[in-house]
Amino acid sequence: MARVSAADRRRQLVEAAFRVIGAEGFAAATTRRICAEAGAPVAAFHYCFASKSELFVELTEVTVAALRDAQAGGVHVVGGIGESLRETLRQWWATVEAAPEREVVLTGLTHHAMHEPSLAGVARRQYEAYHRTAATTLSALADACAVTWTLPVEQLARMLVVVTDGVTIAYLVDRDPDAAVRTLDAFARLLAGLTSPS
Amino acid sequence: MARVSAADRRRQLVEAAFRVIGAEGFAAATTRRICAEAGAPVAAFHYCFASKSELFVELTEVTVAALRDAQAGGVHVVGGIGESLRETLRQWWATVEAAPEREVVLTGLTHHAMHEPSLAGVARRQYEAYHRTAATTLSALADACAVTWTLPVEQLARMLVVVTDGVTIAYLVDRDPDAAVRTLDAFARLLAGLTSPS
DNA sequence: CCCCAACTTGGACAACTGTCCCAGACGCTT
DNA sequence: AAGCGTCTGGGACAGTTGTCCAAGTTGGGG
Repeated sequence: MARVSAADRRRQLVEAAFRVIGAEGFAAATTRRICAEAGAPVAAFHYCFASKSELFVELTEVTVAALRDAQAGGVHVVGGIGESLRETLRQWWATVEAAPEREVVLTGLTHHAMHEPSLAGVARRQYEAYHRTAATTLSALADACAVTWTLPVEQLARMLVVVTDGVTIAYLVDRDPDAAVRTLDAFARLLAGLTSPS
Repeated sequence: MARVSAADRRRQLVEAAFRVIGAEGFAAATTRRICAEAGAPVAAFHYCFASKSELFVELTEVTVAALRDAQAGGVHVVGGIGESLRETLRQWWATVEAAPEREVVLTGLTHHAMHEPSLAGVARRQYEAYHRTAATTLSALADACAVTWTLPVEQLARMLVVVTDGVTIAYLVDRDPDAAVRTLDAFARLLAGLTSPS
């Protein structure tokens, strides 16, 4: 059989786990199921990972990183702060709608991380990363549109994450993309009201 | 041993499952673990439920109902729409902070329901209930404060649910109640801006 | 008083789980 | 050609899982 380096196998297994969880849920992510999805023998699993938890830690990091990169393009300046915010949010939304499994996986991982000591802190760091990214995006938008926020960026970042998270979950449940975009647009308008020209 | 009617046993098992999932996560909710928590022999499980899925269906319905009742007190009118909205949200928040496990359980159930055909529709109905409750609350608030919403209540209800959901998840991860209240207050002010005197 | 339906219970089952071992095959270095 | 670390893959392990039985016990209605 095709010989694969341990590093490549790790990557294959992580991607396979991602696919399995996205399609069949966290409970289906057994070592055997993951190996089958990756086309690897069962023993390859513990040749590459000390335990299943180790796989999950890496899965979380990789998924969060992928998500951050996906929205790294980030700021889209079009006219005023209102339009720019709306456009930026819509752009972000496009990445979610294009890969909802990613969010399904994160949902499962978050729940799992709350009770698995080996994953403690992973979820927290994941959300801190969200908040940092959101804060950066908001600052960049304000700069580009020559306005200042009338609330601390950290608080606004938190509000942004709350909205994106909420919209994502609602979409995962009812799969109504129009409602999602409508909600995002409305919030963009609201948040844009929290600026003053500088 | 104390003889218990099948109906009571069902209730005991559902409550036990709730406690187990809230404290140890969805993965820990095995039939044996649930029965142990309920102080019932393993065989009692399948005397009361045809399968584990049936238990989960009932758990979801009971949990959603409990949540709806908890926030049924609902509307708190104090001064203008802004203050009333804020107070109502804070009141809701108190119920979440008092019983975060309920939200942990719902998180797990939602993820599970996405992939279990026997639970398909349960999550959707759960969210529809949220939206209805939110719409009712918003209408009542507007009435009490003699204002009208400048957007359709359905859309506002969706926004409310998005916010409450997002705040809840953020809290479950970082357990920062101050940040949660601050975020809620900010959103209350924003939403209050979407009214005009009637 | 007795009997039948409702309830209890320990044990068993086959399937599945995470993890591990070990003999073998590969391919790079010397 | 020979050696050696890297990778393969089948099989096995002990434990856990959901589910089910068949034999028991109970208490209220005839």
